[in-house]
Amino acid sequence: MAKAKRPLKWQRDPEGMRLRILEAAKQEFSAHGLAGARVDRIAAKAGANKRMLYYHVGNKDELYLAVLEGAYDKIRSEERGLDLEHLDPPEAIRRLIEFTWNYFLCNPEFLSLLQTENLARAKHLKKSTKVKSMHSPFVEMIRTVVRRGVDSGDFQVAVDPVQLYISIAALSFFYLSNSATLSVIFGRDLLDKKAKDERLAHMSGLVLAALTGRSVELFEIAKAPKSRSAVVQTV
Amino acid sequence: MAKAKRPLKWQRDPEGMRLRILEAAKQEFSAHGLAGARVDRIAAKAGANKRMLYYHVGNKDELYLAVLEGAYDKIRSEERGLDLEHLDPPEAIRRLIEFTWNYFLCNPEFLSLLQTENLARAKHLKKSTKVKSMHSPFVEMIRTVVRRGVDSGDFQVAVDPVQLYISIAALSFFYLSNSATLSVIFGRDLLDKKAKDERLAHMSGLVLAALTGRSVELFEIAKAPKSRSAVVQTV
DNA sequence: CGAGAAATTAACCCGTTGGATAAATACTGT
DNA sequence: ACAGTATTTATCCAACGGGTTAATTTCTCG
Repeated sequence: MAKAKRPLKWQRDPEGMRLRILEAAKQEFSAHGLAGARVDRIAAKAGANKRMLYYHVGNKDELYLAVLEGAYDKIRSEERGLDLEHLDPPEAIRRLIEFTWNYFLCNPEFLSLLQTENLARAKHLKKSTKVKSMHSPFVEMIRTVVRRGVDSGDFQVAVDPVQLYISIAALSFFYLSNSATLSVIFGRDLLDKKAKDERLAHMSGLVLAALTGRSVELFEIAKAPKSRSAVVQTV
Repeated sequence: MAKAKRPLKWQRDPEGMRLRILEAAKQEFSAHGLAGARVDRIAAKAGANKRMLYYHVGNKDELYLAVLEGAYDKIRSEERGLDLEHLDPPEAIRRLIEFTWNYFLCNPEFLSLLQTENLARAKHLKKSTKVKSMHSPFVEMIRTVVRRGVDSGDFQVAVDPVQLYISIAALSFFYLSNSATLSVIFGRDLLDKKAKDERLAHMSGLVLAALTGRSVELFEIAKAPKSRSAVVQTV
């Protein structure tokens, strides 16, 4: 009822239409996966006639790929906006972890889309020259930061930047993308405020302790106030 | 052609039939997700008439839930078979990481099923009293091992066992479940032998370094031979 | 052996869904 | 103003896909 659409007279708006279609498609594909997504729902959500999808983007698969490319484009763009090279190495890594965590937290559709694409064994991504050319600036950033950290003595060990990049992503990604099943298994909500704060502290503590070798102060809840045994985390 | 099925005369085999159905369903759901799975394909793969699915298990959703419960049942069972409590703490953690890694590696359908279920926000799992009652023995195991490690001085810090459990799972899970897209992004096969060996070494090194504070020897490639700078990993 | 129950097959049903065709309407440049 | 093109709407449809109905075969046990 609130839908109120009176296409008695309509206007042209190709760019806007395309954007609305892609946004609606992102929602639909991330909520239902590729096979579960419904072309008609995308059209409805975009306030468009179904034909418009094919006219402006293409068939279901092409639409999906366009959404996926858009998602990678967005994260790469935000990654480039981050300047961590001038920070001291431990702080740079901490910021990197926080950025990753927050990005995933604020962009759950990105997680869903990646899950969906991996379920499809990256079948679509492989066809995208666009995405293949979008390299994350983080790998090189990590490489130089680790090198600096080792030189300065902050870090004990030179770790492969690709491995570290994957590990940092993994710690956030898995927690968030699997929060639904994990919450059921553990019988507690992993997404409430307290749990999320603890998770971020744990991840930062784990990675920084591994790199610096000085665990104790790092494993505390970030900026932990209160009277809490200095070493023991929420057991 | 090789399908050769002659149901001219057939035999009864309810238990066998049920097993074949569940196995075929596991394959289908993990390969295509819930929405992408085809009931007819499951029947065909099971060498059964479609009607049999409904007769022995139930509709598509019930079939899916049965598969999911079976998957959890299997991993819990293998987890219970592991006895790590008597090992010294660092070795226990290392073994735990190796078990997790190998289990995921050998049971890719489990990863896919979890991904699918999380895409559905654990909608089905929530309805399963069976799964909810299947607690992993690892959380308590980690709790006692960490306690022992702290007491013995092996570990620098008492970490929340749930967080550690999730982190260990995360490091393996993400790498494997997202290997398809990551391989495209990095332009190299993350699943070849060398890459997998390096990943396991990295994960063990990361977690044990964080816990013990002694990174150097732990970050080497496991049992690394050859002439390789002792500290630098595959940069 | 034979009747009733259990297991399996064969065939059909019907709403859904991705995609296509054709007609209508809104712009744009001349 | 108007011809031509770009954009949008209105309908249609054939294949698909989950689920069902009914008949058929096999087994069990008295």
